[in-house]
Amino acid sequence: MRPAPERRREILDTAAEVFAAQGYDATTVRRIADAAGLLAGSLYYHFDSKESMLDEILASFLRELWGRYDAVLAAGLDPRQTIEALVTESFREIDRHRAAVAIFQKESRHLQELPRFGYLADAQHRFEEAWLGTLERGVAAGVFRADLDVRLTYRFVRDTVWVAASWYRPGGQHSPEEIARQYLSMVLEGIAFITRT
Amino acid sequence: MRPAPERRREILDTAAEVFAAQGYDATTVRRIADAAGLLAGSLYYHFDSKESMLDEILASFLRELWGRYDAVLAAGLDPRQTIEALVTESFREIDRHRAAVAIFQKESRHLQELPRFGYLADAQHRFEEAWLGTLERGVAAGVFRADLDVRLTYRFVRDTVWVAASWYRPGGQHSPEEIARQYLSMVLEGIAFITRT
Amino acid sequence: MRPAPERRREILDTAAEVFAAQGYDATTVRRIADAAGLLAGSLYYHFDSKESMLDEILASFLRELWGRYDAVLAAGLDPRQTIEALVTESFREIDRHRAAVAIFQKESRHLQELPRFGYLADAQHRFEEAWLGTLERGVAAGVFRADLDVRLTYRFVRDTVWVAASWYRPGGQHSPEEIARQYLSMVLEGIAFITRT
Amino acid sequence: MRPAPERRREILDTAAEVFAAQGYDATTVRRIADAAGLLAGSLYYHFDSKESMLDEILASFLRELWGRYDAVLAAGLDPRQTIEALVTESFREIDRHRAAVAIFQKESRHLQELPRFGYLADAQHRFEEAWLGTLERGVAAGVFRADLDVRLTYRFVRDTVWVAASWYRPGGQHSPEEIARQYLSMVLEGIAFITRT
DNA sequence: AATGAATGAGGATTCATTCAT
DNA sequence: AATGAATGAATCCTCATTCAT
Repeated sequence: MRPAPERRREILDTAAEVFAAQGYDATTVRRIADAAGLLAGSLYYHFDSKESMLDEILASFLRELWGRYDAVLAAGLDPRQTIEALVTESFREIDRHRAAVAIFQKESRHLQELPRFGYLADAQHRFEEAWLGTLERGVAAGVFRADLDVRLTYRFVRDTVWVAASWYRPGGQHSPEEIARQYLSMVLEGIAFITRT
Repeated sequence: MRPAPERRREILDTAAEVFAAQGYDATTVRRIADAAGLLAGSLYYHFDSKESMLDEILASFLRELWGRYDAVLAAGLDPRQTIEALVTESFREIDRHRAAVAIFQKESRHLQELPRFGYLADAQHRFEEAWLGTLERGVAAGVFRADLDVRLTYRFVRDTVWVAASWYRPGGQHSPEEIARQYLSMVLEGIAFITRT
Repeated sequence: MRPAPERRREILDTAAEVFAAQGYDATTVRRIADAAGLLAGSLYYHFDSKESMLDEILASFLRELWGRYDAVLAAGLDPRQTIEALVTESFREIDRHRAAVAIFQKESRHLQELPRFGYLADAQHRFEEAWLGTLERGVAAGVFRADLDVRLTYRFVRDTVWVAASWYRPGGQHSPEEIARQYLSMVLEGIAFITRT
Repeated sequence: MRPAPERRREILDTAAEVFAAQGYDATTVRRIADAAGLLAGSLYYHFDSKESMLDEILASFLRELWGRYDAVLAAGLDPRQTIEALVTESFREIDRHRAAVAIFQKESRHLQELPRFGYLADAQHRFEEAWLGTLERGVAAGVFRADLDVRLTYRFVRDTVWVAASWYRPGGQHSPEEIARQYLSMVLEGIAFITRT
């Protein structure tokens, strides 16, 4: 009588994959249905609308992500450790929900206009708070460079991480932790070869 | 009395702006027409289709960009100077054609499937050649770190630059050259504060 | 200041050719304009509308045709001679205005619904009068077979003639008179070989 | 509960009727939908496009027709019997699928240009083979007149038969077989009254 | 006479969604 | 849970027509 939650998840994962590949607007419910092995109309037994599928994908991704982020932020780490932990958690999240991250990345900006997706704007603000705050504390503590525009730095770090969702494939040759390590090394120390004493 | 091409450009710039803001698929021709001050049907006096507007926007952006890139690559600079010049030209391009860059960034992946937009895939390959090649030469020459995955570095630098199109606003407080300088500084030397001797 | 009548004719002939080839509805004014060597909008200097081009083509064809038919019908010929003359005049008309005849043939039926083209229905009635009347007189006079349904015979003869417009090409190997002769021979004597005494 | 194909056929028959009455190009899908009792958009649940409706109408008509023709041609009849049988089958086909025949007659010529309707040209060639071949054998056998241009005769017979679709109404006073008999009598023996010994 | 740019109505088609079964 | 048929609104696009130049 009640919809099986596993089927929901299955369909939702399929939908996320298709949304990520084609873009939300370019995706028809029929394509999702085809990929999930049922007819378009049948999707409506499980979901209210195409939009609510998207909503569920994004909301559950953010819920999980903030779970991790909040744990990091509450751990009392120093700024550099915090940045390292946030980056690592981000790559783990990309590993777990690549499609959702890609959708978030691509569609966030224009979805924010819709009341239903107002929480995407909130998420952006919380991101900014978390990352920018950490960077500022780091600059104050002398562990991050003071000669750079912090906002620019913030965007740099943020984009650096999330854009990876557009090319990352789970099960590739690097684990998320390894990718995180390399990214962090680049971001923190730069790619130029320098003799350090 | 006035030469026609100006109107074309006008409309095309408008279209690019709307595509960048809403996404290509989510943009209706009516919206473009509204923004350009004519009726939807009238667009078809100037253009064959919505798709051919997109085509023209992307193709002319890439044409211009490659003009700049080729000049840089032909200038006989060393690897580090080449990277610096490429990044600077990229930010200048973002400054000139922010919308086109944003569209390229967002829609490239799924447009490549369409035969008409096959040249987008070609462009990716040429990018890779130019950037990756330069990085490899730099590693060989000892100016870039050898302990990083070069492909990862390539994606890092490339994405880091282009994603800027999604938040950059021309006429902001930093000139494209200033942004390029800060970006390069971050990418090359890292954001961590380090005592260098 | 006043439109040159020759240009009108030129355009009208072009239009007739295109209408005949593609069908009236499937023909765009742009195609006519292309074929006539001007821009679509410029047609409206010469004509009120696409429909009025069609009107002029059909009306002038019928005007000319009835001139010939009336002459035949007034000539006091016997039924067989009348049929022969009508057929011959018809093929001459096809020779002169193939396109107009083809259009008349193809579009007549559904154009009749439009008030403006009511005269097409009138023409059909006058045709019927002329041909059917002649056939009936011929049957009464014993020169045409009495064992056939006269209406069927009428349609047979009428169609036989006009359908030729769909394949006839002026300047082919047979003159219109020669084609008329052969058609008449078929219609009157049949295609079966029979020993007549 | 009811098998779907019936609805398809229903709609297709309606469409054929409208196409025949108004011409393919002049027919809007809305008119078909109105006549079939659903909304325009709903047609696309059953058919890909307006064009594919036309395609299906014409293709299935030709399929059936060639079934009958092939049976006749394989029956080993003499030329005169063959012509008689082909004509009779043609009128039966007109009786069964008047609309399809009328469409074929009216639209065939310009549809042939489209790749999708290339089979219409093929059909013309097979017609020519069948009819013209039979006539030539008849001339050689001395049962058809040798003093007429055979190609002209072919067109004469062919058109004479098919044009009937434009005025024929099923359920009229003559059965298709009766019409065939009269037509054959006219075509074979002519309409002129002649004393035969 | 003709052009170039535009209009506006209408056309085919798509697609999210509904609902009886 | 899912299907099959349909809805209706919206979308891209076409095209006859207009009109200032």
